Amino acid sequence: MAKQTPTPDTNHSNLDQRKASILEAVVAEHVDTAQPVGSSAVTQNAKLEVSPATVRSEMVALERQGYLVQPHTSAGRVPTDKGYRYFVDHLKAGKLGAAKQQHIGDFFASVRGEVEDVLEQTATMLSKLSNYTAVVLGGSSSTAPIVSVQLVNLDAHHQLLVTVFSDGTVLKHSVIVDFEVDHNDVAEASKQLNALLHGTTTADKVQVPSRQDDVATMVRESVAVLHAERPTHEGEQVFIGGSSKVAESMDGVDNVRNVLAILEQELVVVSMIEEVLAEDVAVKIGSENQLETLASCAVIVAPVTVEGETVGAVGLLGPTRIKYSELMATTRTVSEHLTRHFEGDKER
Amino acid sequence: MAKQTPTPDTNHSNLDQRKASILEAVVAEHVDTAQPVGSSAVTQNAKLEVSPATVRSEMVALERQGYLVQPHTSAGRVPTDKGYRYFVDHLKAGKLGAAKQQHIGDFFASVRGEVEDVLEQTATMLSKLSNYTAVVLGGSSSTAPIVSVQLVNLDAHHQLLVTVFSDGTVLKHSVIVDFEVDHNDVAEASKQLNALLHGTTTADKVQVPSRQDDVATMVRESVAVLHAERPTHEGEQVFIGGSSKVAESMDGVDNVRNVLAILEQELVVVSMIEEVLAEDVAVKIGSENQLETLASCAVIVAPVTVEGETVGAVGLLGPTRIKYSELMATTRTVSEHLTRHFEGDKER
DNA sequence: TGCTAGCAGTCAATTCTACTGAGTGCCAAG
DNA sequence: CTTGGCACTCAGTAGAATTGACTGCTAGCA
Repeated sequence: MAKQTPTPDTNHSNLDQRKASILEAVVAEHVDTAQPVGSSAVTQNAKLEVSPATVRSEMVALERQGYLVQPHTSAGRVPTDKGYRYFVDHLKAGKLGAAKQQHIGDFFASVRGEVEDVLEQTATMLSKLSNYTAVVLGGSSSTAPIVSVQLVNLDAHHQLLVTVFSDGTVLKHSVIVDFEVDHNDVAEASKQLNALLHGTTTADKVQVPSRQDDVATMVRESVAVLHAERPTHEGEQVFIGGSSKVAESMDGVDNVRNVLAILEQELVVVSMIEEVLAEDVAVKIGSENQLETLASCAVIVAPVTVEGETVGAVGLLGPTRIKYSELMATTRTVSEHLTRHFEGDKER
Repeated sequence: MAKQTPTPDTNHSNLDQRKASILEAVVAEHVDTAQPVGSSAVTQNAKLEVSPATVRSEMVALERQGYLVQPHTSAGRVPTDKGYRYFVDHLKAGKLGAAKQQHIGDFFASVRGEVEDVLEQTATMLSKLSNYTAVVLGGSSSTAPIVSVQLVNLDAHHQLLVTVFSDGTVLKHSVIVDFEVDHNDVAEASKQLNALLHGTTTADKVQVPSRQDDVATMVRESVAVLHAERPTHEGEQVFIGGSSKVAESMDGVDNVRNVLAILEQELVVVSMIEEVLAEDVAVKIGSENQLETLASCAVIVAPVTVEGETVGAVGLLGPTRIKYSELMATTRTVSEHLTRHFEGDKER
């Protein structure tokens, strides 16, 4: 019995050559047609020179191992999340079509304006290019030095701290004190804050006055607010492009509604994206997502890194039935351009 | 023939009492059930003491006049846009249920934070309350005096002008010059701008230096950018709450996608809202909307006015089949609260 | 031992038919 | 002017029959 079996039917993550080809063909076909894929379709599509019957028996094995499922007895097969996962993991880095590459290049060559605008437009562009929903995350700005600080009086107990960073970012924070402030004191506090903080970053420690007068209190409060460890992701900005694509690409009203509901909650979107980044995986497929609601979605994410630090991310959200190869390449390309764009800004 | 006919069957915008009641009943029933309404349903619902047959002949007349339509021969009637319009125009100002009134009151009693946050939360609240998509417009801030101006160097030809207003608004503008700027010049220009603009509003004229050196040029450019007549609605902020409700309330994937696509384009949303406000009408029904895509939608808008000036708006977007009375009351209530909220801020 | 052709079986999707029932329009009588 | 009654229309539904795209299995072949 123990000959040199070329088809060991292991339970491990490896499939023999032919099974892999078949799985690949099923994924490709299903992505294309949205229909269950039958054995004969596979024989026509894949470069395999075997009969449908052979494919069938292989598919039985693939199903037993959890890579495929049958919607019902007399239907073809559809990839499971595990099937997609295998497909994605064994994907050789795809190349992006010249036309799309050109398109992205042109976009970044012509885009102007402030950071927010660039990110927003990137999201829109990526969504149009891919026909799926795009998410762009802009990192917080704690690295840039502070150019100017301004304390603005809103009402007796309520000031607004406006901080301008050298990269053009502006942050606003509410500052609340428990005494009635004097107008001149605010001006004075503003002046002191400027002297104190100009040129520093939010990571730097500064010497705050320890006096107990109103001005000193305001200064202390302001610095505290600004330096406060942000509840995760505060300051992260989220730009979503093409949320209407959800209606096209997902099926089932409930699904559409649920996914849209998630996109409305920026914090959820941020953590969803960061989750993917954290594990250093670029793709989450279906049930791999933490959120149950996204069980029918695939998320592709690429980080934007400047000087080795992750300052943002580019993501795509679509159904699991998606052109992984192309879209992964697209996402990567856009993130690289974005990285270059920001590094370019830095240099100048 | 010329008796004292109490039913003159005019083509004018007036319907006799009974027709009006019937139309009202049809609208009410259809809003409730989403089904075409038959004659007997009307007799049960309306307080009319007439037989279905009578109602039928009246409905024929209403159909001839364009207030109702039949989806097909053997179905009940459905209101047309014109029918809804008549209904809305003859609606006596509805009262809002105590529970909802309470809810809104509680919300505004507890809401804190900066203007943007308040508007954003208002949109979310209104959407949850109504179960439709809410739109909140925050007006531009040209009325508040300037507290501080800061010119930030981004690259050799490229500065960012950050303007802080006394109400806490912050505006950013790009300033581009055609010479290589010196770092010190930027600081000097910043200083001069502050001296020049502090305490003024963007509507005030200021005396700019006419010298031809770099600093003066930057100052002139900056003031010009800041005072530039904004392309309509620049600076308007749009907050959309509950876009996922679109998926629930509109039927037909195409419809959902189209409406979502509109909501993505902030400028379009702004002009849509302003269009309703401009004509001093609170409601646009179906084909009354400029945008064809919104032919199956109703838009309800109420302005937010502070000191007689319209500074924003509150809107709801739903299908034409909507509870006009209640939702108009809701929208009005929220806009009044918002008005009071901002006036309260002003006073302090 | 692995591949393949062929065959019987399964079952979603489609088509057809008949039927139901909500609702109309019209008419004749009150 | 209103109303009851009646014939008619037609979308929607339910059931039966048909189709066809698959499969699993088995027996024969290299």
